[in-house]
Amino acid sequence: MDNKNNYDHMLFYFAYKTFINTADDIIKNHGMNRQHHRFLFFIDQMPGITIKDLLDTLEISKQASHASLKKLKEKKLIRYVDSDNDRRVKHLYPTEEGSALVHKLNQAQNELLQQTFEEAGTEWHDFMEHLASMKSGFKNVKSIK
Amino acid sequence: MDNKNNYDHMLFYFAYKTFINTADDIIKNHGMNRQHHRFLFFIDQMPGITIKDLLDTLEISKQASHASLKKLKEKKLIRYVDSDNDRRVKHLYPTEEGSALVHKLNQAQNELLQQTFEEAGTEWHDFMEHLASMKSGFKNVKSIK
DNA sequence: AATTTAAGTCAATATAGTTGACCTATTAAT
DNA sequence: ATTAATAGGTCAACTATATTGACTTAAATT
Repeated sequence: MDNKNNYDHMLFYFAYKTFINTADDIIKNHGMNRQHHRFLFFIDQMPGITIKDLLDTLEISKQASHASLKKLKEKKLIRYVDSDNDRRVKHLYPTEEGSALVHKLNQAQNELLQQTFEEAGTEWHDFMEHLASMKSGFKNVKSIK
Repeated sequence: MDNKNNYDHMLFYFAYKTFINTADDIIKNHGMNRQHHRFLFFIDQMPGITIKDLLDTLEISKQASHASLKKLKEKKLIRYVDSDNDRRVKHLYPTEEGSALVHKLNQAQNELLQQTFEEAGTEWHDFMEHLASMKSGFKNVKSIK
């Protein structure tokens, strides 16, 4: 059972890789990177979130976010709205274009997860193994199950 | 249901973060990093794997692995064994110390997964949500479920 | 009035990778 | 027998995604 758990480690590793790479490829084709997607995703899901709360949520530093948020703003994919009650605070919203883009970017991941549910069911092991199997490196690993 | 799938994105993001950070903290205390753990983990799981197969499995370049493998060898956590049939090839094995270390490193992750199974069951959503909830940022996200 | 908070920005550093180039040794192909 | 390809090792330059520290401005809190 110790060995079974170690297999779970690899399921997690490869399944997550499948999941994340599915978006990476598409993001790249749209001239953006994983971080832009992540910010845009969270801002779209939590419209009106403050910069501080976004950084707390993602557990990254202000400095690490700076360039990407600036670029998203310049590309008019997000907009900053000053808070009424606290004028230090800025709320982040996706623009129409930003929302459209992130929905397009999410679609491949949505389809991946939906298809996995349909083909592998909702049991954690089955679900993760199905995702992991899409990574070529995983074939080397199956034997040790 | 589009929204439900977007919630899954975040489950995956935060659950994986919980999983990986659980090991990171301990690795750091042992003077190693995530990459060392990963190499040591795979070599321990697939003793005798060649360098090429290891790199193919992890989908990284020879150059990216170089420093870490060298350090693992120098620290006597892994050893290189020349192949009998093909003298170009080297097989990687964990040493006793290497195996002991990686088992110790894995233990926290094993316990995390085991406890999650016990407390949340084997349904993908429940399992992942349980893991994700351990990240403080996730509380901001729950409301949009 | 002093302190704290939110946000913006600069610089230096770390890490985890990438590609390209070049080398040795060995094996496989023609 | 010569040429190709493969496995491995190493150097250099580069990219990205982060970090911490320091400093600024403006506004809110104590």
